[in-house]
Amino acid sequence: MARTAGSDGGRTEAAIRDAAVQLIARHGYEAVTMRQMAAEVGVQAAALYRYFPTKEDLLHTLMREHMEELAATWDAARPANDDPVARLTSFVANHIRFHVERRHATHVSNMELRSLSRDNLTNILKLRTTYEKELRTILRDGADAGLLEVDDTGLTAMAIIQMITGVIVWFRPDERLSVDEVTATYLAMTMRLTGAKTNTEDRHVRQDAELRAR
Amino acid sequence: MARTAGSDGGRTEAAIRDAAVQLIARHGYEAVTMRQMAAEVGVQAAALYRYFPTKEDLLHTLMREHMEELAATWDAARPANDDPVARLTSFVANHIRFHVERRHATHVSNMELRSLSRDNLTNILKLRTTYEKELRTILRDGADAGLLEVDDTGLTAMAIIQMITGVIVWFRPDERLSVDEVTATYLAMTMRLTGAKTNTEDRHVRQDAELRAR
DNA sequence: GAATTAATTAAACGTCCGTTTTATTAATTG
DNA sequence: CAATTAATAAAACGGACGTTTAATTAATTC
Repeated sequence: MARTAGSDGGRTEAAIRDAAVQLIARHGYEAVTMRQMAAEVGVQAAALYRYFPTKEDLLHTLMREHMEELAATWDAARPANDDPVARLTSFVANHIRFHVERRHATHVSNMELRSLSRDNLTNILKLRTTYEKELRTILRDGADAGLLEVDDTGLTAMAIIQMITGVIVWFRPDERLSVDEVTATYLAMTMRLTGAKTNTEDRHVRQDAELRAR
Repeated sequence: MARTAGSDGGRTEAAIRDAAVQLIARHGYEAVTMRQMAAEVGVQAAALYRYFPTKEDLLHTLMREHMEELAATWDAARPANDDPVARLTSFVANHIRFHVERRHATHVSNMELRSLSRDNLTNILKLRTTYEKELRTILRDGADAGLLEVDDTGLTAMAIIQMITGVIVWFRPDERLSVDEVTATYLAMTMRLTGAKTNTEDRHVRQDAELRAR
């Protein structure tokens, strides 16, 4: 056997990425074999090497593109408005929606860092740090303007990111709550956590506008 | 070669546990081999089978004991006082201290669930759920007494747990902040997040007492 | 329609894995 | 000090792993 009827490089590569994300998210990178991923796609393991030079390179590609998409989504969602509270609202809403829509890819990006080589790890961490810096800047601006109560910008940023990323651990799209309901609750918690100075009605108006814009 | 001079079962078993926690936390369960762990202890791989019947059983033992210790620590720290805000304070302070002191074991317990068999997984999840229920009860009692503002008990509990467990991701004991300083900041964030009804001075008094008691 | 390029299979390579078996020595017991 | 038990080493087992090589067929190009 050799090239199969109807085979197409583009489609095969996309299928490999999908299979890899699903399998690695469920079983972990080290536990998943090239043969398993190939079987999911419906090809032999050797065929994967036409698209990715090594197993680790496949992992690194998945993580890099996930982080680049996250940055791009935030760039597109970032409000023209420079009010720190509005920016914080947009950041949290965008973050939750992005991660809930990509539960499996997020799991891979968060759990498999230790399987990367030094260079690949540095690469991914740089993207992550750049993204997290956005939140720190918002918190610092808000604190400077007297609109937020933030004891320690770095700690608060980490606390918020862990809180809102953690949604993917328990959230299932087909259960009790919708993404918008979850986002609203987490926004309320974030605003209280940061002591955001804005009356309740204003905040609700802004949140609703934020959610409708998506 | 055979039994070595000065060999002792108790010491060897403890050394295996330590080596396993360190190596699995750093490289992941699937990536660590029985031979690596044995080398860290200074024995051959076959010697591990005198203490643990399989690799997975070793993992499960580490996780089970970690969860049992967590429950025991909370039982000991639980305040006689039934004020929900005081209980929340104790819960957060105990949780952070416990996890910071056991960074590696916590990493193992949080990251390697997917490597467990059905039965072992069920076992660990039961322990985890029981522990998390403690926090939900505190939040519900606080909300019922009008002392906390909690929109959704389940969501708030998950948010708080992810926030305070996330400390181990970035905290390094030899850096800028002490455990007590980090705990104080996270307690302040928790109190704001739950809209705890208590004036600042009272809260500080209680937090200080909490910290001094450890 | 021949030549070229793209996509894939089949088979193999050397290595490492979790685990078992067997033998051997150290420590303890009576 | 003989008998027993505890703790280990050494070697092997079958299987799976990531990856490479070579051959083969489908699609495209000229």
